[in-house]
Order: sequence, then C-alpha cells, then structure tokens
Amino acid sequence: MSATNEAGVPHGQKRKREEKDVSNKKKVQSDKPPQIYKNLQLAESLKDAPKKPVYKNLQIAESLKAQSKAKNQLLGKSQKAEKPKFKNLQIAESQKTVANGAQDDEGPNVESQKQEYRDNRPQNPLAARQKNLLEVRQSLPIWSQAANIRNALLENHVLILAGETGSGKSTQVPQFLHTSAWCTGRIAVTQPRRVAAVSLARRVAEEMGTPLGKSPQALVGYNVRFDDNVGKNNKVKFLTEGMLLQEMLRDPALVEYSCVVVDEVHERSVNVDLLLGFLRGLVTGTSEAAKKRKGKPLKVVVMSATADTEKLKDFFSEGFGEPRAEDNIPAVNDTTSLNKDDASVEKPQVPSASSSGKISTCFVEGRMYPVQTEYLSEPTRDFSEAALLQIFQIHRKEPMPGDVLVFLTGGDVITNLQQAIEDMIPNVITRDSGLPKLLVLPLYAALSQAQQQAIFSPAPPNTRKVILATNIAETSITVPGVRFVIDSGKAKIKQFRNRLGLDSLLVKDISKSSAIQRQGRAGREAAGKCIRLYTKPNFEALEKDAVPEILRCDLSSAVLTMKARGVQDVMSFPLLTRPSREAMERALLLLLQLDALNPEDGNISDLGRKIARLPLTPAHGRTIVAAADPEMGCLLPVIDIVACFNSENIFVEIKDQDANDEAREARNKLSRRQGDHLTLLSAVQAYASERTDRKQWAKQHLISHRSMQNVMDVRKQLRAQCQQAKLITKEELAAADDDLDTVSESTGNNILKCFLRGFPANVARLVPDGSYRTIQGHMAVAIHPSSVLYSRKLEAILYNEFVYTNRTYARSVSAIQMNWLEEVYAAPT
DNA sequence: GAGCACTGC
Repeated sequence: MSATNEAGVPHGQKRKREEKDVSNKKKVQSDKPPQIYKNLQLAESLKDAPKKPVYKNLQIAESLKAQSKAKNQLLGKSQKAEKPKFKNLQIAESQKTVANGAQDDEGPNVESQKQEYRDNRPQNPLAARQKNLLEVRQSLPIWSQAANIRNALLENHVLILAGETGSGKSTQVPQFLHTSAWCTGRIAVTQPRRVAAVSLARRVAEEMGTPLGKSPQALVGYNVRFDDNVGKNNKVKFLTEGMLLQEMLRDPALVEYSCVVVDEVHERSVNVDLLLGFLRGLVTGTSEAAKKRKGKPLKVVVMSATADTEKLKDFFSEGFGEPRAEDNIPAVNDTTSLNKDDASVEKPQVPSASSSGKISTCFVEGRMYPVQTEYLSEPTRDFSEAALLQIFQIHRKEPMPGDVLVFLTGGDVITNLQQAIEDMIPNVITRDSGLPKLLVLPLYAALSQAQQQAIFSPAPPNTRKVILATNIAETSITVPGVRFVIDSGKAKIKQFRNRLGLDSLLVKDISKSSAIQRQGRAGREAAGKCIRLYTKPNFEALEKDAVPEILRCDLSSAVLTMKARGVQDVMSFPLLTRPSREAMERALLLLLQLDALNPEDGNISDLGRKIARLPLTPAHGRTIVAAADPEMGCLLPVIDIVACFNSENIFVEIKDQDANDEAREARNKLSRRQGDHLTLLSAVQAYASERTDRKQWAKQHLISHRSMQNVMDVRKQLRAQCQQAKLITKEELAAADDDLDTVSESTGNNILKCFLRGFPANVARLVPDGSYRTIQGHMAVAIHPSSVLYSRKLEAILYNEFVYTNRTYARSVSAIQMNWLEEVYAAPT
C-alpha cells in the first residue's frame, strides 16, 4: 500500500490544482490543457501548435469563417468573378418578413459601439481588436437585418430565424439583443456541441471587446460539461443544450434569463426538442413553471439552417392557442400552405395572419461559393469502388489546389479504401508523371487526436489531400482546403427498437438535407464540385430530413427529464415531433421498474430525482443509487465502471502484427473472470494507482490514454455529484484513495447485483442448445467477441448493451447467478 | 470470431 504523502500526489490532480489559480489565458498555455480541450481530440496538438489555427479549423461558428471571407474581400476585385453566390435561401424581401417597419436602419448600435472604443484607452488591446472586428461584422449578411431583428423582439416574444452557414447569426444575434430595454437579465445561447459553445463565446467576447468568463469586466461566458466559465456580470452565456436543461432542474422558469437563443435547431437532438417544449411553455405562459417568472418576459429566438420555418412557427403558434397549420385544409390558392413540403420552393414567408403577431420569422442568406453537382448515371453496387474511380478522375482532371473530401460510412470502409488508393497511386502517378502527389488521410471519431490533426496540416508542396471521412465531417469538424466532395449517400444510423429493446446500427441512405450539407462542404473557400455516388432520381427519392433523434432513441432519459422538471402528463408535453405511444409507454415502464416513478400516480419519486440529476442514463443512474445502499457498499467501484461506459472504449484494438507479447500479457492481467464489468474496474483502478507515468502505463497495457483521461474526468464529476446527492459523505470520499486493492468476491458480486438493479431487461440465461436467451422476451443473444467472456458457457449473463449489427450481440458482459435475480428485484429500496 | 456513425448532462 503506497501512502499518499505530499510528494505522492498523483500527477494529474496536482496539476489541476495549480490550474485553478491561473487566468483563462494562462490555462490554455499551461502544459495540461483545460478539460474542454481534451475533449476536442486536439489536446495533444494544442501543447505545441499555435492556438489560433486549432480553433479556426474546428467547425465552430459562422463568424470565424467571416474572417476568411473578409480576407477574400480584401484580396481585391479579381475575386469578384468568384463572388459568393447566395444559396437558394436568398430572399429578396426578407426584411418584410420581420416585424413591420424597421425604425433604426443603421444596424445595431454602431454609434454607441464606436463611442465605446473611442472611450477606451487606445492602448487597450481588447478595444483595438474589437474595432478591427467591427468591420468584419458589418460585412456579414445578417448585419443588415439587425434593426429588423431587434424590432421583431420588441413586439413579439418569439423569433424564428433561418440563416445558413456564413450568415453570422450565431455570433451577431446575441450582440444585437443584449442592449435592448427588455433585456435586463442574461441571454443564453445554446449549442449542440461543447466546442461550438466555447469557441463562439471566445469570439463574441472579442467582438464585444471584453474579457471572457469570470472576470468582473467580462460580458460573455460559457458553460459546458467539465468547464464552467461564467462570470457574475456576463450578459451573454453560451452553453450546451444539456447544460441549460440541467439548469432547469433548479430553476425551471429560467428566471436568470431574459432571452434564450436556441441555435442549430435543424440538427434536432433530443435535448433541443425537449428544450423547445419547455421554452414554449415559458414563453406562452402556459406551463406551471412560467408563473415563477412573475411576469418577467422571456424572449425566444430559434435559429435553424434550413428554410423550413413553418414547422417551428406552427409549433409555437399552437402554444399560443392557435391550431397547427396542418389542421387547416389549405385553400387551393393558398401558396404558403401548399409550399410547406416542397423543398424546391423557398420563398420569403411573410408572417401569415394566423401568427397573430406573436411570432416573427426572418431569413438571412448564407454565404457560399457555387458548387457544381454531378450524379452517377447508373446506381452503383459498391460505393467504395465508385469513390476510388472518382478520386483518381478528379486528381487527373481538376486543377490544384483543391483537396477532396469523401463521405463514407465507417472506419473499416475508410481503412479499406485508403489501402486501395495507396495501392493504385504508384500506377497512376508514375504513368502520368505530370500529376501531383496524393496524400490519403482518414478522419473518424475513433482515431487519436494526432491522426485527426493531420487533416489540418498543410499538404507538402505539389500534393493533393484526399480525406476519407465519416459523418464527423458533416457537422463536427470543418476540413479546410476542400473543393471537391464525393458523397456516398450513406451513413451509419443508430435506431432503437422499442419492441426488442435493442439498438441497431446500420448503413442507411442519408436525407436530402444531409446530402446538401455534404455538398456545401465543397464551397466554403472557393467554387467547388460535388459528385454524388448515386443517381439524380435516387437523390430526389431521399427523405427530406433525417429522422429526428427523438424517434430513434430509448426515451427513458427524455421522459425522466420531463418528469424531473415538473411535467406530469408526459404524453401531452409539446414536442416538435411526437414519438409513438408505444415508445413513451416503454420508457414509463422502465422508469417504474427502476423506482424512478411512484407506482400510484406516476409522478417522479425521490429516487427518480436523484437519478435525474446525474449525467447518466436512468439505468446507470439507478445502478449508482443501488451501489450507495449501505448493504451494497460499492459506490466508488461502480462509479469507475459507469465512467467507462460513458467514455469511448478504453481498450485499444489488438492487431496481430503490432501487439507485442509483453503488452498482451499486461492487458490480460487486467482481465477478470467474472466478466467485462470487473475487468473495466481493474483497468481503472490500476490506471488510477499509477503514480509515475500514466501515459506510459497505458501504452504498456494497450489502453487508450485519451479514453482513460475522460474516464477520470467523468469519475471525478460523478463522485462530486454523489456527494452533493448525499450518496456518499465528504469524509468517505476523502478517505478514498487510488491504491490498488483487490476486489473481494463479495464486493464483486455486489457490484454486479447493482448493475442488475439498473438493467432488469439486460439479462439472459443459457438454454439447452448452448445459446443465450433473454429472460424478458426470450430473444437470442450472443456474447460479443470483444468480451472477456466470449465463447464461454455460463449459467446467466448480464450485459450493458444489446446491439444488432450482423446478429444480436450483448456487449460488455458479466456472469451472474440466477438466484441473484430474486434477491435483487425483491429488495425494497 | 466481430469490427462501433456522431453528440451531450
């Protein structure tokens, strides 16, 4: 047992403590990047690489691109030939669509802002930067709409704003609004991703000429998981959707805010759908929580990249007591209703009489270069082969510079295609010796930061980059330098099947809007070209929009989210898209099984409230609560395991060639005969008890250091939250050390019993033919080959997930005893 | 003997 003396403070912890004392700017420079950067998959590079380009390279905000736009404009008139074409969103009379009669035509506070930096001392670098940025801001398409937007919210409480990438909406709208008279509280701006929230906040702070975050002068802050950088005087706060939902637990009326801007609504995450439901109740004053605002108005701005604002408008109109437009039979000549589902007709949509002046809509054109689109004349059976052909055709025919971005389905397809291209390169390039070189780069989430980073480094001279990417390049990462896009038209899509209680992850056709999004990636820096590896009729036949996540996932989390925020009748909670009754009922049933709801009235129980506060699925939350029961007494180890399930796979794939026997043996030592749960635990504990060089340790054990760092972050957060929820005392937590202890047989059993409590449906038993069948539903289940229990025959198994790929697999599996079931499910809590 | 798209509290 190694003592935790002063000198023995684990590396990471000590550093973290030091970090707390330094300012934000220093944070970025410190040898260990702050939490958020670690999650950018770019952390490693941050240490050495200059900071700016990193942020720039990420898909962040329209505004960052504005810089390059402005640069293009400065480059001179010669660029006029390639003048960005406004995409089909462009609406000549868009101003009319906002509230009637713009009063100040001049843009937002130009004079007052000018005055502001005149007043600042000239040597103030923030003010100087602000001044420079003002010119860039004024060149954004949204700038001319500033007065309209301000006036719209003066009169109405809801603004629906459609603006494509490049319009500047994410950065400018909060700045247009924060000086309005009604804006006495804060403006929240939600984002689906953490990176976006952080980088937008940074940018807006710069544009406003103030520091970011906690400083008393700071007007802009952000709050994302693992990184709270909000100051008392912040007027604008960027946060992730999940964070705002979490805030609603303690403040369901959002009283600290005067305005909530919901950005990227078209992505339709479950969280955004829930958020819109809550906001509708608040803005219309129809929900219980709305009373707590005591008459203080709330303004809601809903921003989307697609022009389809009708659905959103109908949704809010309904909240104001108007019937949804669908309920009306459209008159034959009523073009506004007829056009609703016609993607090709995107005309300005003047607020119709039915909106009764409560909802404004506004369109802002995006800024983008034209993209020429080609289709295959015949459908292809093998999109990899078709892509291979097109890549070399582009390389032969198209001028440099111009990198190629290929949208594919998954890591394996990407690896194979990369191999195929590299095999062909010698033939093609030597045969035609005038050709530039080709550099093939894979891009998908499971790659290490360093590998992902490669797409951002400039190619060597006379080299064309070919990036083979998954959907990650559609929303999360913007690849610079791309002029050619090849679109397979496919993506892997996860779908939860309620009846079977399993997730399937299958290759499916993408939606039209997804195809358009992919196409747009070719026109960000110059005119480009998009080759679709399917026919034009195929494209026309695609669904208009992707199926929203809320129709594709297990609803137990969403339902608990509603219940915990005061929604009693979840069936009538306003949702943009209503899931099936069956899916809702299944979720309610599971929550009842988990004791999260009272069986008498279906309201949330005390236990349910505890679960709802944790950043986990209800099943994992229930497991944690079970582990805190003194009879079980295994909270800390259960947290370690749950943390693993909430991070990427910690085990690095063992490839026969590169794994040496030593590492393999080291890895094997971590494995536990009881199964994957305790194997994960032993890995976390061994890692945590490593005091000298964790990175080296991870390498030696074929464990992903990055994943493990994330596990440690989640573990820390869960420990703190459990203490807050009084599931563990401060003293107990302080006494916990990371010394390597062997988990006793009985503790091991207790741990598995806790998981049993959280996963009543994920149990299967061995049947006479040697296969496993689930106890609920008698479905055939096979142990996934990645499990330490693969090919073992055990009395019964418990598993963390049930997925369908080629067959139905149980992943993360442990052995249990049938006689535990009675004990676990009979026990009162 | 499989092979996991992508986010988020």
